[in-house]
Amino acid sequence: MRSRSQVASTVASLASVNSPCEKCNIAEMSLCHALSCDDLKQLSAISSSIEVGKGVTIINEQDPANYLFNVTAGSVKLYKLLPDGRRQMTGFLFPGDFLGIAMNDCYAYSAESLEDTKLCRFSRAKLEELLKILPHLENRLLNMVSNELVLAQDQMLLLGRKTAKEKVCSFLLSLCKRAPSKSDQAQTISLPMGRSDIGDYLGLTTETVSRTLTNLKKMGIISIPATGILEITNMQELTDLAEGLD
Amino acid sequence: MRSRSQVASTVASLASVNSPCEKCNIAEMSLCHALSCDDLKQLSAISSSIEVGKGVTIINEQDPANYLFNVTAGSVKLYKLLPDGRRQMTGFLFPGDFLGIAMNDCYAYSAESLEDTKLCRFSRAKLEELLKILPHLENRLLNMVSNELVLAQDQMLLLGRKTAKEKVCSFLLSLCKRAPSKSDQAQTISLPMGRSDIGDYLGLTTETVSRTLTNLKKMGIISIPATGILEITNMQELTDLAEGLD
DNA sequence: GCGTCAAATTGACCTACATCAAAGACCAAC
DNA sequence: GTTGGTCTTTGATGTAGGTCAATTTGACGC
Repeated sequence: MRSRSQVASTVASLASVNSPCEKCNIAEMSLCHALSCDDLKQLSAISSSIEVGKGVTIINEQDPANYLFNVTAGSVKLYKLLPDGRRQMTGFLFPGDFLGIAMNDCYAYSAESLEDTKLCRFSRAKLEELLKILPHLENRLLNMVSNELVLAQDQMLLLGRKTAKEKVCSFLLSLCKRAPSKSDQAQTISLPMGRSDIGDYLGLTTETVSRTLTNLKKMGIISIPATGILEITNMQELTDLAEGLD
Repeated sequence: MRSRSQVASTVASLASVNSPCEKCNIAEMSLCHALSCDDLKQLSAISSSIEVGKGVTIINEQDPANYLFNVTAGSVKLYKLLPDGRRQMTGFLFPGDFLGIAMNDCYAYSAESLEDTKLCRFSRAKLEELLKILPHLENRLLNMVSNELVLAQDQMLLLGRKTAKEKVCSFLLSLCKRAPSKSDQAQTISLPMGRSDIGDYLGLTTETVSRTLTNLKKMGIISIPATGILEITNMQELTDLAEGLD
């Protein structure tokens, strides 16, 4: 129940270049998936590529939702704030993920980059025009949003009913599934976010996250070879702990 | 952190009758919204009407997701369970709301009626066929799912960062906005769910919900004229409490 | 009206996690 | 490699809300 302050540069005018979707290396996991070559050209025409450094605000909750974004490299955190500064992370995004969901034409959350990040930006108005003539695209979007909804419901279960240890274990497992591992081992995950970001994602404090991680280290379930890198050394035990099977 | 047991009859084979969408009185708020008369006939052809009593399981988490439903009367609770029985409500549904979201072709949550309830049932396979030829329908579905996602993110903020009092006040406000009031006064809301349902929705225990409600009564912010009916007597104060503005 | 049973309320006590505070560890700049 | 700042870890203590248990209230059938 503490108030937080977060200093970060805001994107007044994001540097943007037109870059053809054809060159995009993550098309198979993003919005563009399942589009024909011709369709892709049309999508390409209304998109531009954006690069930001670490800690840059990409969108602000309540601002008019003029753009949608697709993460193509790096990572992003999404969050909502209460008037007194309490913060809830609503998600971490990695290449292929999508952001810009709106309510009443305003963004429903703020977004900030966690590291050097590339995004593909679409004008909402133009994308909606395009949706009318590309049914595949609308279907793709529906699938992506439905998936996000299912994940959001999993997160409700976590926030409402899991213990601190279960929360942290579940979080590590979800990263393991979704995040791109920088090593080739599936058990090594990159943690581009800080402890307090993790706390605000799990409904815990920084201190509790830290204590829980050292606990898991002592139990031999994880190890942290370097800052920002975490290795899972006992996947079975981690999975059991995440569901309270102990 | 308690284990729960819930006894309720399961729908082995739901009674269903074909009923034309033309007669449906909630079309303007449901899936069918924004469909032309012709389109409506096509949707009607793949839907059937279902009536259930109180406490009937409509869908089970993990079952194959063969159907989608639209609530046309009554109310429904959605929930997920942990292996040890801990439960998290993911939503309460009222006429116009939609259920049946799936992950890997299985339902992502269980659903149970809170009172006598009518639903409109669609075969998923047939609906997907129809989506291909009715772009309006897919657009409608996308809007509905996007809205649900925004609400889910609000609920994350509630579960992760609000106090018990803020949770209960936020809950009452959201019901006030969404639920059909049986009286004509906007401040009178119907509470078809029990205290433990509310607790499982807010990440609290039955006892804490009860205590918080009596607290609000003593503060003169609400009154409970009859079981299942709640009246908001100080809307401004309730709104402030919901956001922690005190 | 009366008995039964489930749900809601209230009270006493406890604990998981928050809060407060003080070291360490990391890292970027010079 | 020293310095300043931020982030993480660790420890000591506090508390919101959970747990356990006992009434009370309400709904329904007879």
